[in-house]
Amino acid sequence: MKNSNQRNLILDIVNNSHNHPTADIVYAIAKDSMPNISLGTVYRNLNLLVELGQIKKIAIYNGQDRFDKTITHHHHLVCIKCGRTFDILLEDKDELCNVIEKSTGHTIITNDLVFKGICKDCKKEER
Amino acid sequence: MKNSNQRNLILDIVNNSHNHPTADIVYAIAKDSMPNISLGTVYRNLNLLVELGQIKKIAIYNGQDRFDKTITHHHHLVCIKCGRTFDILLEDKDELCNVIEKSTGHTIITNDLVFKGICKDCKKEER
DNA sequence: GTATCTGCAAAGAATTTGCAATCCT
DNA sequence: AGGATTGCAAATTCTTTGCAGATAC
Repeated sequence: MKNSNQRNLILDIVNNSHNHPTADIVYAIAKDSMPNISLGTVYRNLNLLVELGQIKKIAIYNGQDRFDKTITHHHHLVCIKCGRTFDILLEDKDELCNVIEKSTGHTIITNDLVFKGICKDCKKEER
Repeated sequence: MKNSNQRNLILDIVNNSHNHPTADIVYAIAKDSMPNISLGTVYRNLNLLVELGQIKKIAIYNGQDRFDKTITHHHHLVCIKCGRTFDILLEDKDELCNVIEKSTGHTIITNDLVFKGICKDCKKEER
């Protein structure tokens, strides 16, 4: 694989974002420092980086895909009020998988789970 | 809300399917008994039925939405070999939610989880 | 040099929507 | 009658892809 400024920039943007940007958010940020970059290139490289295991793709219910710099095992919670995506780290992952595998006979390969709920901040505002 | 043959048919199709049909599968089946029905009507009614709480919508990673007659709490497993979607019933739902709510401070509203894996049948064939 | 990568624009896939005609009640 | 619902087609939204030119090695 050849080096490419576009790909380096895209990886940088995902790695430096503390939320979970969509492809067009990455595109908007990328254009700041590289005005001629195209959306197609952003998609191509995001997918390439996912294949290379350098970032993760998250499928959100009823929405665009999001990209995540954290590649270690974790889940997500999408706030139905503000729409933000939060990381969820679970200790008992293996236990949960084991329970399911035993009761169903299927084998679980990945379980990047997406929960829906109301985040801490939005709960504060409700009062 | 007015009665509509199209909506009755669509609900029937979802209720009588033992897998989790996509909108265009429902459309294909519906055309058998109602050849003039349109895909737009299928989408409109599926979404309406979801809003009414009579069926559920499942968002599959990298795929079309699927619709499910089972509205009680349960999860899904998508087999990466055959592509079928299986129901997963978990006893310890509340425990899992409680763990997450305590450790994060968020409130979980729904957690219709989608696992990826290899189903029982495909595992057999691998041998 | 040449294979990879890019920008562009067009194509694709899934879903939604505007509108005039039709159907319930 | 009159509002809800439909079929149709066009529009949207998100993502992928073909291709000719640019870039990295």
